[in-house]
Amino acid sequence: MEDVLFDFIARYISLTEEEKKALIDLDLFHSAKKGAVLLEEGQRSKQGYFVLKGCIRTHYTIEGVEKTTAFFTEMEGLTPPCVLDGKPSTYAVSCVEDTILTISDPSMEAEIFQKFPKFETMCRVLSEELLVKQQMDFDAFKTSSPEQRYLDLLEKRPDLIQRVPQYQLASFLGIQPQSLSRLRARVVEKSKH
Amino acid sequence: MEDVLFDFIARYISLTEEEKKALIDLDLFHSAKKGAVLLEEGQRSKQGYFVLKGCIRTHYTIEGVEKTTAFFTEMEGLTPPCVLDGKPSTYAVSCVEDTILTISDPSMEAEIFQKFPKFETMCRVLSEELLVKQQMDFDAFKTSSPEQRYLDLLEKRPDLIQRVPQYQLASFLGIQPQSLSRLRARVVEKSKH
DNA sequence: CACCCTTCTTAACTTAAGTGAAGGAATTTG
DNA sequence: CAAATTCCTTCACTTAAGTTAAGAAGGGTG
Repeated sequence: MEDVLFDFIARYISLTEEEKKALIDLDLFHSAKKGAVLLEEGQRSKQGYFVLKGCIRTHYTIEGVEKTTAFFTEMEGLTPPCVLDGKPSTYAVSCVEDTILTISDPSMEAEIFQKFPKFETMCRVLSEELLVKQQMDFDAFKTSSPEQRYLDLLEKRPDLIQRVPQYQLASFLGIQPQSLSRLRARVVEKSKH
Repeated sequence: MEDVLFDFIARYISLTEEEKKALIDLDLFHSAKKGAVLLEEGQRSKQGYFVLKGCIRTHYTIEGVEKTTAFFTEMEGLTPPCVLDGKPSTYAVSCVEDTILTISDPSMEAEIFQKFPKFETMCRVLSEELLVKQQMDFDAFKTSSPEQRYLDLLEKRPDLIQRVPQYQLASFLGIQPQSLSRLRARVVEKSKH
């Protein structure tokens, strides 16, 4: 499983054996079962997650109803706000599938950045890229209808539609599960024509 | 105007006079008039922007209609996707007000990162913070109605509602200008009762 | 294999946003 | 200061999402 991470890192920087060993020694690798909760609402955690295989999601409980806002699959990472601001987490993180992931915290990052500065460069580049990507996703969300957002998802992340329950997809798309169900029926009807 | 930037940086790292001078020597500081276009749709620019005073926005032209998706005011920065991917820009950037800002490019960053590594640490921390903040904004957008989003904006960014035209605010909130107008009338009516 | 619980679909009704059009501020410009 | 343009509001109508409820389908467990 380590190799999956190292292959990903190799896209950005090249690692010596020494550096790989330092990473492995941090004991980053974990696995979790489908449904397992990695972070609960209200918890003050310092853990960041990076998915190697599987899928995790962030979800809120709003007026008693669960709302899923984001999914993270292979080679995607998440740092919850509580890691940076120290406040109780506003959302929960749990596994959509059996998942293998790395779990790290700021002290582990500080240690590795200090030993190998190029790691920090990689993390800067990564988070700049993510920021830009997310801004584009947000823009696309704002400028399109639920139906268009669903069609875009069908095209760009067909896997998500397969691996995630509809009611989680619905709130991810910013609508109610019933609306997603109706919307899909509408789309099928149109494509029949 | 330099001092505004240095005060901001001082929140993250402390600068020597030498470092301040290196920054000033990069010739970062610019001013632009209200309405000025900093980046046009389709352009391949390598410029990033950081607002010291004033306001800029990103906007798309979709089926002939302008859609504003984001505003950047004092101490907020924007790196357009084209800077990272080299493709023609999908959106335009222009000034909502007369604006003083820094304009930089990757080569300037590389130069300063090389001379003073702590700048890179600051940029990493900044973009990690921004990423987290934006994820929360996106989550809030997905989980609330246009009316709730407007009320949240009233509370968290009352200045934006003052300084930005309604039709730009509307698409920022993900709705049509007419809907924002109606929604505001509804809110006023409710608060009267 | 049968039961249970979760998830998905359908339907009828309500509410709010989209659309097209027109008129009224407000701001800019000659 | 008047004309022009841009921006905002209102209205009537259409379309789609929210809501409430009920039942069907699917998966997991004893």
